[in-house]
Amino acid sequence: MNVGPQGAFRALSDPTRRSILMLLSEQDMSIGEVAARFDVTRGAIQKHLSVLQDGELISVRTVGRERINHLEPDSIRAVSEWLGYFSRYWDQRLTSLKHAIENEKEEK
Amino acid sequence: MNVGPQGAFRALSDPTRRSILMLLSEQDMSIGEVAARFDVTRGAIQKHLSVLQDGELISVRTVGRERINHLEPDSIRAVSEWLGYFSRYWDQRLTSLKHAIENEKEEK
DNA sequence: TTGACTTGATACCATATGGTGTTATATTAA
DNA sequence: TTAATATAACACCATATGGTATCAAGTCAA
Repeated sequence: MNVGPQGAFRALSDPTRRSILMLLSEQDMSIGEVAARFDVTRGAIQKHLSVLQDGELISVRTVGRERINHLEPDSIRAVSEWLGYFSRYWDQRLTSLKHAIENEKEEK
Repeated sequence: MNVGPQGAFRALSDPTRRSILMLLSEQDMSIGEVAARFDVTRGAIQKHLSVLQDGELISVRTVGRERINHLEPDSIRAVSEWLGYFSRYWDQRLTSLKHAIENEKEEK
């Protein structure tokens, strides 16, 4: 059974990491720049960025002594597409709702 | 910053739990029925189902001595919609790809 | 009623995780 | 060269997590 991209799911499970992704969707940032926006230490942010990199949600390039983190939305999209597996269920629910409304009308 | 439905993200981070969700998308099942499809003990499955319930990805109803687990796709949909935050980025990438292809044509 | 079945609850274990602090290395600028 | 900066690499800690085993309790059927 295909249960989707594990690394990406794991990376997305932490709220700080999701917050980092939102930051990186605005602009590329060095580790220090990301860390400056959180209350935790740079070391902690460094670990989060490693997890995001493992899940291929970001890529990193070295510029001088800085490491620039860049959003890679492909894996996020893969997660989104995996979740689409359940979309048929949503449609089903909407259909049920539609029927319920129609039946209500008929009763009037 | 809104970082999405934490409980649902956490529940989705484990491959066994995602596998359980896929099973439940086919039909409602008791704890024992779910456990029979995995190599781990019923206790472990019970814990997974609790996490899924905490994340509101499933609902549970008691029928006699059995507890029937039922998929609740609303939270999954909430996750999907949160990921949609990044969809603009996908479009951007597709636009870049489109431009690249067009430039390639012009070079020919 | 009695025994089999399904689940709940608890205690316990090993490992993963998020976090800190320190030290070392590499790069930049004065 | 030297001092400041940015990051890497560890060691370490507390807690969370996934898993097991065991036992108690509710439920069903003979």
